[in-house]
Amino acid sequence: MDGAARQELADLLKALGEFNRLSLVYELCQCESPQNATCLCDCCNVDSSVVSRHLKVLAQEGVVQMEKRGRERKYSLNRAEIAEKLRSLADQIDGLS
Amino acid sequence: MDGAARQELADLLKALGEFNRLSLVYELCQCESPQNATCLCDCCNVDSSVVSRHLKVLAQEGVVQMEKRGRERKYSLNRAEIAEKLRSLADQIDGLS
DNA sequence: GACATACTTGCACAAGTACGCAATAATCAT
DNA sequence: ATGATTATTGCGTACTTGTGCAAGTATGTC
Repeated sequence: MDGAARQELADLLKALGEFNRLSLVYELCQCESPQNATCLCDCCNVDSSVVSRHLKVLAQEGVVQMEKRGRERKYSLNRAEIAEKLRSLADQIDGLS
Repeated sequence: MDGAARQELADLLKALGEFNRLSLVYELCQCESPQNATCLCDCCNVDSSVVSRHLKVLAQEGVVQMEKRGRERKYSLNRAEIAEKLRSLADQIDGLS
């Protein structure tokens, strides 16, 4: 694994490694359909602007996907992609790869 | 998952989510036997004091284990424990749990 | 157009973090 | 004891980050 890939993985882990962002991820975990930011606000006790910024970080790191729909923006988890990256790291730590 | 557990997981991910710390983890991944700090210094281009602090963080989060041996301190990965936590998160994101 | 709704951005601020250097502590070798 | 080796800690610095508030943008409704 080269430096750039490692930096990317570190950035992903850092994105997940903040309480409110992780809360947003867990919230999205339990939603079948994409959720808008206002709905997601309910799971963390912070200003909506803060949620907006956290979602931006998660989107930049590929954790969530955004879709404009009218004046709303619907967010959904990139489940397979993120889970795969976490499992790959787990395998390396495990010594399974 | 309650708030405290979530915070703990976030702290673990944050510990892993820094380039040099992740490099240390990868380095330890490829070592059968516990390594001392000097050896681990080689994998990141920073002062030994910085490595020392990063190892302290990793130890606090349970990523590595430390064992004093003479004037050396041997570090090793808590492979199973960390891998399990990452897989558990992956499963939740996946929707497998 | 006027107003409401959904969300983002600019700004300021407090807190946290990564870093290098120098000093210190602890252990080993002679 | 003296000095070398291994690692940690104190300190200062530059940078990043999470946050709230206020203002701004974009879209929908009347």
